[in-house]
Amino acid sequence: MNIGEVAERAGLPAKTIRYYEDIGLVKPPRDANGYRAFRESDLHKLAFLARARALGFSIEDCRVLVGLYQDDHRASADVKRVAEEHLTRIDEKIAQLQGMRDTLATLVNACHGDNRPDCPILKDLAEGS
Amino acid sequence: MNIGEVAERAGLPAKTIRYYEDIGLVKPPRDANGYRAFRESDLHKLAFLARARALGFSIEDCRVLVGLYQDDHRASADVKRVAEEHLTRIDEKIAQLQGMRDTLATLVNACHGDNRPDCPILKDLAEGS
DNA sequence: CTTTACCTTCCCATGACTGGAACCCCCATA
DNA sequence: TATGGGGGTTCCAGTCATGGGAAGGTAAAG
Repeated sequence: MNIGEVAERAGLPAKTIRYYEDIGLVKPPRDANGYRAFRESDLHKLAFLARARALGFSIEDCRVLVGLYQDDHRASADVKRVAEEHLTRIDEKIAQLQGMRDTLATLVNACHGDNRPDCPILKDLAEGS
Repeated sequence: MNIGEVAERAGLPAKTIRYYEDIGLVKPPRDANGYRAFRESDLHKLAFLARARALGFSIEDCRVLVGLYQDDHRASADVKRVAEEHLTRIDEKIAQLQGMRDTLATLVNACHGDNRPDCPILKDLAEGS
């Protein structure tokens, strides 16, 4: 399989796949012409990576998860720990964004949005709450 | 005022303030010794920037907001539009994270987290939902 | 044979900083 | 007067996970 087909099937840009090879996440062999020759197992791993990335796991998390996936003697606790830590980080991020959102929504609501200069949004930014 | 004091009072790292000067957000004059000599107005602007950044506005948004702030003839509608667009982006981000969070929470819940290898998290990543 | 589509490597850019090296400047103390 | 410490300065490189694009080799189609 060439990179184009793999990109299509794994749902990842070819650029990204090359990058994943660069950082050692996949190691496809090469054809005589220098083209990457992906095996089914490479495709499978890339699809795994695509899903993990879609859940927001960092590349380093992905590296760990792939390692665990390929380790028949893994403990599911190890997987769970990685996922829980990531979940915590996501929750923190959501809380932070929610805080911004609330403040911003209040300010936007308070702003007339007409052609006069008075603006509670700028007022808040200038003076602090 | 030297950069250290401004950093303290604006709540921004000195490095960040130098960066803001680099990209033209502030233009403090210099003392004879080459030190930046911040005026009250610079401090004020940096505090404004700190608050805008804390609300998640991009640097380019900040540039626009500062411009509007300094324009006595601004229309509050222009400010409101910038804020509304940012609000929309935040909402999208929150929705995306919330989606990840829900999937991840379900998977974490389903995982025993013991020393056996069976793991619904890895199963999901490997096979897709 | 030529076009077109694909593949290769390589380098640069993103956003918003952060870290560190190498150096200058000012004040206080031994 | 030397020295030490705590400012300040510039410049370069790195972060994260790609994306863009150039320059060139290769394969498939007409």
